[in-house]
Amino acid sequence: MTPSETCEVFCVNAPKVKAVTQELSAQKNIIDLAETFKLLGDPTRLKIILALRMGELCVCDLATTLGLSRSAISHQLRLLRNLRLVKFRREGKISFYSLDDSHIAAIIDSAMEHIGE
Amino acid sequence: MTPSETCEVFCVNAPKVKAVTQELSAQKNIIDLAETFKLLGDPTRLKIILALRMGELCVCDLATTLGLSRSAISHQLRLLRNLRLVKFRREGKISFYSLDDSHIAAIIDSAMEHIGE
DNA sequence: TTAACGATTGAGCACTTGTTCACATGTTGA
DNA sequence: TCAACATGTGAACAAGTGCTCAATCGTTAA
Repeated sequence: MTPSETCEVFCVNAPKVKAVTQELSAQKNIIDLAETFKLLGDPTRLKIILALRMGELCVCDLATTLGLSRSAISHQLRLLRNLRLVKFRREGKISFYSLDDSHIAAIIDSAMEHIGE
Repeated sequence: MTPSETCEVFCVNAPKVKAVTQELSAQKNIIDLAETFKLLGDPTRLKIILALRMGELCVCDLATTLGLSRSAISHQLRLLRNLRLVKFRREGKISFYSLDDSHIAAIIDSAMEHIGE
C-alpha cells in the first residue's frame, strides 16, 4: 500500500473533497481566469495597465515611460489585447492604447487593498 | 540619429509621459502587486484558492481534489503562505489551510466579471 | 513611387517556473 | 523509544517566458 493510497483511505474528508471537486469542475473558466491574472502578474504588463489607467498612450510613450524598447512593449500589448485587457485605436502611424474594461481597475483596487495601502 | 532618439523627439507626448512616470514611481508596491497576481495566475494555485473558498482543507485533500502530488501542493502552499494569501492551523499531524484575507475573494469576483460570467 | 517612421512580428536566448523524486521533519500511538 | 504517516523541503529537469535583434508592415508626406 503506497502512502497516497493510505492517504485516500484515512486522511481525506471524502464528502468535502467530492463537493469541492464538483464545484471546481463546474467552473468552466478557471484557465481563462488564471490567464488573466498571469498577464497582470508581470511587472512590465502591470505597469502598462497602471499607466493606461491615467489615459490612452501610444506605444512609443509607453516605451519611454517604462524604459523598455518599443518592440518589448508591443509584444506585451499584443498579449494584453488578446485577452481584451486593452484596446487601441489607430491615428495615422500611431496606435493609441487604453484599458478595455472597467473591471480591470476594480481588480487592481481589490488587490491593492489586499497588499495593504 | 537612431530611431529611438527620433521617437523621443517627435513622437512622445512629453508632459503626459512625465506625469505618468511620476505616478508610476510613486507606486511603491507594484512589484508586490505583480507578485500577488502572478500567484493567482497559475491554474494549480488558482484552483487551490477556489477550493479553499469553500472552507479549510488539508494538504492531502487538496492533492486529491486537484489530482496532484502532496509535494506539489505543499510547494505551492508555501508560496501562497509567503504572500499571506492563505493561512493554516495545525491539528496533530494534519495542516488545515484556509484563505487569509477577504480581499482575495473580491479580487477573484472582479476578475470573473471581467471574463464575463 | 519613394523615403521616413511608428508599430508589429518571428527567431533565438537567457532566465524563470512547476513538477517530480528523494529525503527530512514533526507528531501520534504503541 | 520506535514505527507510521502527514507534511515540508532541496535538487534537478522539462517547459514556459520576456527580452533583444532583425526584418517587415502600414501609413504619411514629398
